[in-house]
Amino acid sequence: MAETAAKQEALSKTRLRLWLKLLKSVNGIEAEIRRNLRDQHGTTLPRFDVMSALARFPDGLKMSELSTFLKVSNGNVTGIIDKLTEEGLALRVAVPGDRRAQVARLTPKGKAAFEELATHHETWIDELLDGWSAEDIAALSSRLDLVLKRQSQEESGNAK
Amino acid sequence: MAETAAKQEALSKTRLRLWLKLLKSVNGIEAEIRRNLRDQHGTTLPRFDVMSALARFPDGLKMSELSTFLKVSNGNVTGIIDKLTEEGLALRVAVPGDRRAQVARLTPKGKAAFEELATHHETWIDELLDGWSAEDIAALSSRLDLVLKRQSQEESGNAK
DNA sequence: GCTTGAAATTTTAGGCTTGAAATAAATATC
DNA sequence: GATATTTATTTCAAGCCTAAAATTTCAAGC
Repeated sequence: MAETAAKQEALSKTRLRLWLKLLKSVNGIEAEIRRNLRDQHGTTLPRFDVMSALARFPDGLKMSELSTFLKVSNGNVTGIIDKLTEEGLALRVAVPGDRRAQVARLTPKGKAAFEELATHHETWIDELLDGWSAEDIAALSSRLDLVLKRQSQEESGNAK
Repeated sequence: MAETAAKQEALSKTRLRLWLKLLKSVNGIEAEIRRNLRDQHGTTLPRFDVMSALARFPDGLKMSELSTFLKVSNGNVTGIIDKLTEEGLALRVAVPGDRRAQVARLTPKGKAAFEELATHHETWIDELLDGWSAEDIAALSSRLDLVLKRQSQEESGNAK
């Protein structure tokens, strides 16, 4: 029936409006986190992301594993680890048996710095999502799983 | 009671996990849109955003209005409008009575190009949010309003 | 043991973005 | 009406990011 097409059309517009709102919200939250990291801790979001990944893997991650995990380019990770290394927060460790590879790890100082950042980060998010109940979160989370599932399918589809 | 604090703590962790998932989802969608714009239309998201803003205001927007609206720096807008102008998609119009200001507008060619992009863009979003019902959207939308409200409050708070 | 292709990483060139400085014009104050 | 402040925009320097090229090492096949 004709109504079906009209409803689809309306739903499509509704989805578009939601996407724009979602983007605006997420960008706003991200901007505040970047501001907080810069103003309160003298660091940046990319560096926090790298430290966060390394904190999850105490044995370290190869440079390529790190870039895959964070979905950024290899060259990007090189530069960030360079900076963190200069500041004594991370270091590169040779991989026994493969002289091509190196594993990036947090130093104890880096680990401590990350713990400090992570605590504040969690607080910021908690405040920014003030008013979101466990039920709200569960509902959105399951919708996002749909999006993520589609994305992972696409990835495997794009793989050669 | 002690349980309350524990619950708050758990909720905070749950919110953090949601944020990470949300960020991953949104970044994934945005990455796909950038890919589509580049591969299928030879353009970029920032340019699409500018064209989109100009399409909404047929009488044009001052450069500073544009940067405020899009929440990017003045210099950034200058560069993007420069490029769009070179390609005949936008133009600068002098503002009568104020020789400092200029209004950026889409050319007819720019307007047509945007309509074409916008149609595809809506389709991409519709596919990416496949499975989201009107009810899902309404629920999330009202939660996002909380976030946006907080953000707009903060802005006015930061204003001198 | 050579050769070839694959893998891990770094380097490089170029685009995007920002914040700050520079420029130019309008407005307010005395 | 001269001076100072504010407003609008552009220019500039630096950082971040990517994709592609270059480098080094490994592994397989002959």
